[in-house]
Amino acid sequence: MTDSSPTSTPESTRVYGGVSAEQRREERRQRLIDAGLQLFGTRGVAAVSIVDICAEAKLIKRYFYESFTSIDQLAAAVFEQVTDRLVERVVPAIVAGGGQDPRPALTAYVTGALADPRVARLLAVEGRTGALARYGAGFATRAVELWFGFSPAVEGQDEAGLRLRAYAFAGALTEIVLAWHDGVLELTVEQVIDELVDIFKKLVP
Amino acid sequence: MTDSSPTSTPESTRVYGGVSAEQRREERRQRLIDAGLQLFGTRGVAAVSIVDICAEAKLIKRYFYESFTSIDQLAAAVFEQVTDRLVERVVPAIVAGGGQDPRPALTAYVTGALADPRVARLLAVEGRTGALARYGAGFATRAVELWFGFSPAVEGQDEAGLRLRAYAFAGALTEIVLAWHDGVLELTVEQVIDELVDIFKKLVP
DNA sequence: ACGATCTGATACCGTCGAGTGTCAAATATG
DNA sequence: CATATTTGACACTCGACGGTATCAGATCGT
Repeated sequence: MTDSSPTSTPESTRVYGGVSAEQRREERRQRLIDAGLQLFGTRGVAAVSIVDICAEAKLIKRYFYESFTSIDQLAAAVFEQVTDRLVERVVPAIVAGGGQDPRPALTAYVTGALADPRVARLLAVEGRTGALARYGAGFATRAVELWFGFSPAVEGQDEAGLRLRAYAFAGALTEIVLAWHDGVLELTVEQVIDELVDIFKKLVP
Repeated sequence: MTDSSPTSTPESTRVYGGVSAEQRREERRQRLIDAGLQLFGTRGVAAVSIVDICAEAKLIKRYFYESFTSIDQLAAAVFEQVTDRLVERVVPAIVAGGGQDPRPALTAYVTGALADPRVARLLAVEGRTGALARYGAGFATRAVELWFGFSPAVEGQDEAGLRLRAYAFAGALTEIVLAWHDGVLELTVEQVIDELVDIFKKLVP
């Protein structure tokens, strides 16, 4: 049975253009994710088609289906990558704060999310709609729960009330970032962070 | 020129089924808006077609175009009606609070928005996407600005900081309402309102 | 150089929704 | 009753998109 390869897909196993098959597939996948961030973060997930993604990524449809099966799956991958990168920045900052000082974490989050309006929109708005809704009520909520996971457990305290405060702060954080990008807040990043630190301390005593 | 009516649209001017032409058109329009609230508030605006609306409203397509020209226009009408009704409830409550006590206004808002999850989703999530985005960054923001319009002007104070606090509270309010509907907050309406009053007083000193 | 395979452009088909038109039944008017 | 209008059910065209296939040119392995 030397002829173990029937007339099926070539499977992509050869070096091409100097890069391996695996690398090429990964690069294409990343270009699709980049295109997704660009289009999802500006037009919104619902207003983007597979053809749009391919045009933005300068790839043909075949390579979309090479890595994803639907727009929603791509959106999930984009969301996941964006959140992962943010977590990579925020977690060390939380550790730096030692579960006491919220400033490092808030600085990391704000500079990470404020820097790119596409990321902000993806996290705050698109994260609640369609197939992304399964990822939980926005990223800010997860970030706050992350914080609570690192902060010392408060014994016997008002659990439900504490949880409500967490959601409150998450919502405040999200709304402020969106307002900032809308240009209605005439404050520097430092001033915004100062206010956030103050709000955090007031909300989570 | 007695023959002033060419072979155009019948224009609907006759009594039918006991109701006037004007009333019939208004009833159909309202049924479309009701269908819009139901479908937009559950599936989201982007996932609803004109055919869906007509099926839900039990009307044929002709009558959709009688009152609206696109899904987005219907969504705007639904959004407008929902916000108008909420304003009708909240404004008297603000007046009742005399610009000092936020409790009446918060009670009116929460019972008005918490009562119907479709309204909550429409205001908090759908209000930021697609054609609804032009209505401003969610209804909560407008509600807070409404509050500030009624509250006594604070002379020479940190305008930008105050504005940031308003957005912060609006975001907190929105997030809490959404979390409530998701069932993750095991609190009574009264407890939620108590917390909101407390948060408001802390955020807007 | 030659065959295998990788890539890009394009064509093709089926489906779905927007928007318009047709026709018969129901109802009002004279 | 006879005619005009209103209404509902349905058919139709057109374009966009999802998904698949075809084909020529580029690149690699031998």
